[in-house]
Amino acid sequence: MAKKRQVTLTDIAATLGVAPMTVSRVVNRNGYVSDETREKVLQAVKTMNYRPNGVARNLKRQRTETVGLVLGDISNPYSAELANAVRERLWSSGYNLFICISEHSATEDITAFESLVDHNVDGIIVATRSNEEGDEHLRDIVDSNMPVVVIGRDFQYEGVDHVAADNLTGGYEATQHLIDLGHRRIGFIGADIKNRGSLKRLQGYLNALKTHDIEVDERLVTGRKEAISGVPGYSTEKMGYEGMKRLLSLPNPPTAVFARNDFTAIGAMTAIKEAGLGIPGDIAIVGFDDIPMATHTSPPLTTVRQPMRLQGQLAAEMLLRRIGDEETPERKERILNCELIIRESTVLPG
Amino acid sequence: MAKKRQVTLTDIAATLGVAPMTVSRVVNRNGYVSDETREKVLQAVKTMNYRPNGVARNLKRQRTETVGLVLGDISNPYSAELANAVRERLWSSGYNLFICISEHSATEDITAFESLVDHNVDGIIVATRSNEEGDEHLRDIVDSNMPVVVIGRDFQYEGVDHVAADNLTGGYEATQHLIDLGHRRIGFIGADIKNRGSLKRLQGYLNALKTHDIEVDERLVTGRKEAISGVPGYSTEKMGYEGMKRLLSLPNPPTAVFARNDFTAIGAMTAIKEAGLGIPGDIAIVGFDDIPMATHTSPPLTTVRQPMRLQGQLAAEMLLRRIGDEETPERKERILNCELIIRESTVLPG
DNA sequence: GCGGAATAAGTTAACGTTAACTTATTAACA
DNA sequence: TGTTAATAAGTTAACGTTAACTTATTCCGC
Repeated sequence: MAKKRQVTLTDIAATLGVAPMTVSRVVNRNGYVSDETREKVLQAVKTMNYRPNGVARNLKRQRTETVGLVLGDISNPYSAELANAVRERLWSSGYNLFICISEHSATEDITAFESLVDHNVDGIIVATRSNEEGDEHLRDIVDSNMPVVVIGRDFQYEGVDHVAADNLTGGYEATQHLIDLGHRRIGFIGADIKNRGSLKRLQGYLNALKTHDIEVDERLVTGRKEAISGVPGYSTEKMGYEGMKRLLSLPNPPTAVFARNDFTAIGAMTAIKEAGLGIPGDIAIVGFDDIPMATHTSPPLTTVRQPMRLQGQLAAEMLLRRIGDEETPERKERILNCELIIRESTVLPG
Repeated sequence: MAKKRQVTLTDIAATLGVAPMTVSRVVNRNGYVSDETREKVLQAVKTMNYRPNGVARNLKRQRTETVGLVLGDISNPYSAELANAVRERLWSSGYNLFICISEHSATEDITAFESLVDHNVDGIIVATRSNEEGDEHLRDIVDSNMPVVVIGRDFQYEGVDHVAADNLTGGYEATQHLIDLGHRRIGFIGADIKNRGSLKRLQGYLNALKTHDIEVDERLVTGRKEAISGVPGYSTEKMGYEGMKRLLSLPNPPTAVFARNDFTAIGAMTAIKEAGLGIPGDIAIVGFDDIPMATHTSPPLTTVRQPMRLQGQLAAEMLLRRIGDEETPERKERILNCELIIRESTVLPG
């Protein structure tokens, strides 16, 4: 189970009859070493396959120049773009990024957090959905002085910065767009109506209906019920496909649908087509996120563009501020505007 | 820059007048501690916000129960599925997974490897494209006894297991399928023909043409040239869109196209439609990977299914074998079959 | 009552590295 | 010639934890 004992810096030093600090100076290109001694050390390093023990180094230095990012649904291109934005911003400041996945449960959240804390990362960015147990662990972690920033997670805690897209307004505007086009029977695919409290997009949809005195028909809201662990879960194209089929089987199907994200919308589109119906002629559809794929659907998808790169960049900057500051900075919150992108899934060209 | 000094186990012990080992026993639920002492320790742990220093612990224990996974193009759902398969298999054996991204360059490869090694992960799975500098670093890492498994990377080294999909046969069969349908002008989108040596799918395409005495028209092979660092790079839907437009502008455009992956194929489909052409009536198209989205395109995409989950699972198992074994096991290589999945982008229904 | 095992600690030293400091010598400049 | 700075090391001890071992007491079974 345990790895074979590795050659240590002290072994090299003993072999060459120099001090371990001399070997360290050569390896880290730090301080003064004569050319002759340097060559001898480098040769021994190569010959004896010495690799520095990063854990020992981290213990002594109390820094790792590594940041952790906890993601939920990595199959959604949203996650990829977020991760890349975070990574690029951190890289430019000399930090490495470790990504952990927490997809289904509070347990996965906690494991991811603990694992990163165990490795003494210099800070953590959390981009998974909120759940009570995970939040409690996050609070503990923050209380022990770990810099933390959350993205799109409904977690309010002094000392934790918060970046999110304005999902509430985004959901409202998506629904408003359909209402402006004359739709009154508007479905929502991707969540159970019970999740309105934690899903701002669903709440925005409901708000728009209410503003226009359109009665909410709960049968038009379809999605997976809460999982056992209390995490609402993520929405996939499969859910879109099945949810759309469910809506189409209603006695009075919707004429328009707002899907929780683009992935879900794309699945719904397939179900519409398989039923021999036209988009948007028979059913108009709006997604959310504006993933690259949204321009390649048939027809191209109307969607709400979420500023993924900006979220990632801001979160990284906020975290760097926390890492760099001796005092815990006051909490910052940025709610970023989304943008309705109208394409041909709701409006015919010309 | 340095984090505030954290409460240590020794601080707790001093405060309570017990030995540090006693605190350790309570925290780690190990050994014998009286109920009275346990309560006192737990109370102090909470009051003083003590968190174990994982780095110190890892240094002493020489194990982290963490594995690193280096991924290239995480925006491709292939990566998500691979990561999830790896994660699930490792989780069931008590290991955590840290994912690093290395997308564009050997430098990113090296940084990812070094960062993981620095944290003394128990092993590394590498799923990025091969490049000489990265390979050299990998060899060094392996020589210092780090267990390593590669996925889909053309890297042969004693002590490193290899899992891959049979891209050569997959590319051959995709092209064969188009030839069987009567196509003789078949394009390839996603890479420059110079990359044939490192891109098995491209080589398979060329092999199939050769088998059928179909002359290779280099103008029909289109994609990004090698990046500066020598890494061919990854293929996106954008490349598919632009590549298809390039092929359509030829005096004698292809009647069929094999795209390097599904993402690329989806982009090409958009270009075909924008040109007012039909799929497969005017141009047939085959992708590669069979990502979930492939069934939702319009028309559904013919593709070569890559066994992503099985690759991830096998790689994880191979790595666990290496981690668990005192001796370095002999090298294992598994090349997994792909499967041609015929949908409506090449063959009309009925 | 005796012996062995369990309980409940404490002690020792190690894990591998480096920040901070000390010592000695040499070179440069006024 | 004297002073200061640079060069080239070596020494000390710390980072925070735990594996392995020791010591003392109590409990249980024969």
